[in-house]
Amino acid sequence: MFTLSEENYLKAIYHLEVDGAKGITTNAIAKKLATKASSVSDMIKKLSEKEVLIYKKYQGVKLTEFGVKTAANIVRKHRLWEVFLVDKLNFSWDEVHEVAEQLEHIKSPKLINQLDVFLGYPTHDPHGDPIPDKEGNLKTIEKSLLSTLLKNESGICVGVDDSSSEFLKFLDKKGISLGKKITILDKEAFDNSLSILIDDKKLSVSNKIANNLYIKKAHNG
Amino acid sequence: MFTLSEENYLKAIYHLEVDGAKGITTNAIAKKLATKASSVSDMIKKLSEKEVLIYKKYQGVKLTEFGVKTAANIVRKHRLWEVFLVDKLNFSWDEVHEVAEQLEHIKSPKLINQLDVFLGYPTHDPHGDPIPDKEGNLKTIEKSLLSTLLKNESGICVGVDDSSSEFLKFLDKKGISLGKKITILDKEAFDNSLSILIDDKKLSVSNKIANNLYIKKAHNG
DNA sequence: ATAAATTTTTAGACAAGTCTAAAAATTTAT
DNA sequence: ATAAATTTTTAGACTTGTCTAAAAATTTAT
Repeated sequence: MFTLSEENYLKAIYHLEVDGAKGITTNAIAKKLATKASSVSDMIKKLSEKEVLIYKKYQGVKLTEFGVKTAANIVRKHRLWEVFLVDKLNFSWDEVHEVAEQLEHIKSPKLINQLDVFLGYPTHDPHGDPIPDKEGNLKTIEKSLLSTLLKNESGICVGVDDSSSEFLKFLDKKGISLGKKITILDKEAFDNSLSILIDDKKLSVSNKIANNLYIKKAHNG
Repeated sequence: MFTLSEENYLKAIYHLEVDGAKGITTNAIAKKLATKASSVSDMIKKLSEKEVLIYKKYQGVKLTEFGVKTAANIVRKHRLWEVFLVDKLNFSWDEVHEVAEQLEHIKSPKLINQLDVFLGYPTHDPHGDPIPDKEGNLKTIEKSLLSTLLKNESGICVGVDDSSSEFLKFLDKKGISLGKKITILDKEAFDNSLSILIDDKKLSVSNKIANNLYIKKAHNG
């Protein structure tokens, strides 16, 4: 069994690994968790004793198989709860993270199992992030940043990179949401802004937006 | 804002008050929470400073208006979550308490508000206990212990006094559940056991059972 | 009214998790 | 290869909540 704090460390390390970070060092973890290196140092020792990770000094940590499974289960809970909040309790996608941060620590295998059933076995959370299955496996889908699409290409909006409340609210205001079809009408070389077609309306989006929106490319333009 | 521990003390004291305990003393609280008097002593000081209760030495504690409201809100959350688990996630009534003990501490006014809506504004939890409203008010219904009914009287099963898993499972086995109509066929003076009619079947129940089941009396026998 | 029993509080310790400041280890630069 | 910069760990402190054991306060009994 893991404490709240241990779970948060595990999750942070897991996210760093999934995001492909190379050296997951004491400092990197401290930064991710907005804590101090000395605190991380203590916790690494503890987690290492609990055999969820292996630490090589100055090299960084690596989750063991057990560690990955444990962390994935926390992420699974987090994302299932997010789906619940949006689908059943009418939360908007920018409101769910904070609450899910609390709910993810509830300990009851039956609860999460039944929640999964109740929600219809969702595979992705409201931000398009994949929900790990019971074994901790992630189903990754082919997705590209909007900014990488070429003129006249199109696809379906399937996720966000930045899921800050500010960005999500901004997308709401622009009428951009998951599942929407987006077609690149034009690319502006000067500032890398795009002219896109969404819901049969023309919209201009900045490069910053285009670098934070994931698209599943359509097989024809 | 209250810590997990503070919330548990508040809830325990609230339950003692609702159950009509006279002197809610250091020792009484310690017993309720299976902790030591010295720990309670410390916590009473803390809660007193936070103005959720008033303590008169050797007399016991009394929740302030603010304290009652705060505690009732925790109980409200607990019971709403229990309804959720039973109604939506197919938990049985003997499985919900432990999970609700965790869920009741989740902090999000919107969450509990929307949960209430989603569940259709339930007034009672799966054990028949009333769910405090947003202001902390309890709607108490007229109910009597089954043991107090007279021969030929009948009523609807509306709650349990003991909601231990063992008792609830036992009721399941006997086919007794909330909402069922029960008629007293006979009372045995020797051991105070009852012969009752439920679902058109005759059943014998011990005095111990009869002292733990609440009935809403029917206006005719 | 005083002794006995009980209840409550205090004092000091411990565990978890955090922090600051300093020391130690390692890496990078010259 | 040595110095400089960086990273990491250690040492000691603090907070929350708990405990045991002893002291103090209060109530009950005689």
